[in-house]
Amino acid sequence: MTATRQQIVEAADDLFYRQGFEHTSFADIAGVVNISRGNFYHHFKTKDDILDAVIKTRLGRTQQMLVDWEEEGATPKDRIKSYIKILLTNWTMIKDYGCPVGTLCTELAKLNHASRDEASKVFTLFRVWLRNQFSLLGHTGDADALAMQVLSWSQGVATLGNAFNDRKYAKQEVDNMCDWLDSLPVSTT
Amino acid sequence: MTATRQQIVEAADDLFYRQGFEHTSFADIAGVVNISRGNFYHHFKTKDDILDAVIKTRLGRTQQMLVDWEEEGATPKDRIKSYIKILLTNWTMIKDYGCPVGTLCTELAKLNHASRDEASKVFTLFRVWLRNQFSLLGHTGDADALAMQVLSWSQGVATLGNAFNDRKYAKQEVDNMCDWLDSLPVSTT
DNA sequence: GTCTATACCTGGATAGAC
DNA sequence: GTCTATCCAGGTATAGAC
Repeated sequence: MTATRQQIVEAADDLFYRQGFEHTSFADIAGVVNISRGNFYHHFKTKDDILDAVIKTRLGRTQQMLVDWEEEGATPKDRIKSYIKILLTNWTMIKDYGCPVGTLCTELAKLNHASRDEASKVFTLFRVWLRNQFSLLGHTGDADALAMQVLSWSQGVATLGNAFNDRKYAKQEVDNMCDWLDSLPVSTT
Repeated sequence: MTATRQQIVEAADDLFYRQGFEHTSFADIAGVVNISRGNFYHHFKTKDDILDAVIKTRLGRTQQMLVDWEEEGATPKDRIKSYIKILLTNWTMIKDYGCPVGTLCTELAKLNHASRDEASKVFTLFRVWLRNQFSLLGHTGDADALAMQVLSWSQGVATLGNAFNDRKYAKQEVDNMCDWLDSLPVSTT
């Protein structure tokens, strides 16, 4: 992986999030990286190839973040709260551009894009990780359902917080989610 | 409003939902309505004007749907369930294209489009209507918070149900929402 | 590995005949 | 009110010099 190639992926990663995949042109990316448009094709055959590279880095970055949370959080509930709180940590971006995972998935769904399933794997990373945390809390039977509940709750807050540009609401919902989590029964077998 | 103009709006409404606003071209709409591209400009000055007309019809249609639910549902809880159940009623569309309201809002947010706020008014219609239903249940203080909770919950289920193409999950969450609603305290003063 | 030049297409939008 | 013809900007992608 050359430095230029990496710069392209980083710029595309950011622009695909803020502007959307289709709305982002080679000229946009070239403007950030300071290369000519023709130079892209030495590194990537098509725009779709750039998208695949972006999704790959997002998968890797997410995986690393989950590992970090695993090390930082003393208890499973602490770790799950690390996830919940990204709504506020990344609020300045979310209020303008929504959730990076959800918005890419819905865009690719409408485009009926070949990488649609690949993009949803970021959700799967969170889902499996959350499921593990709930399993550690003793929720062996409903761990996956709880994981999906946390995922969808935060996703909904991201979408509506974005639509209404309402940080207070987002803050309130984060508190509600944490309270809900704290009140969950824990079996320490 | 001429018949042609109405046909354009109807076709655009459908295509903006299924393909996204920006991805839909005049040629796409013209193909459905069977008119020439040049003919658009007799009815609309710009593509943005078509979007505004589409949003207007969606606002009107939503308003009408809420009136219908008001008449059909015997109790506020029944009416709120009418809202919750559209996730399953429209599932065949949602699994492929997501929630029409949420996906348009996030797309326009990324485009930083002038009609962004106008699009989010569809959410507001649901919000105010749900708030009224919860008020009727005696939840005077937290009616709006409850309305937002129902909105975000369903929105999250739409996004994740779409990403994973999982109807069983959507069905399960609809049941959960209905159970949650049934267990809500009601004060009949 | 990076550039310029360019091909080729599709997008929204306009002009003017009918 | 609808059409054809056309403009022009911008998109992806290619060719080939350096």
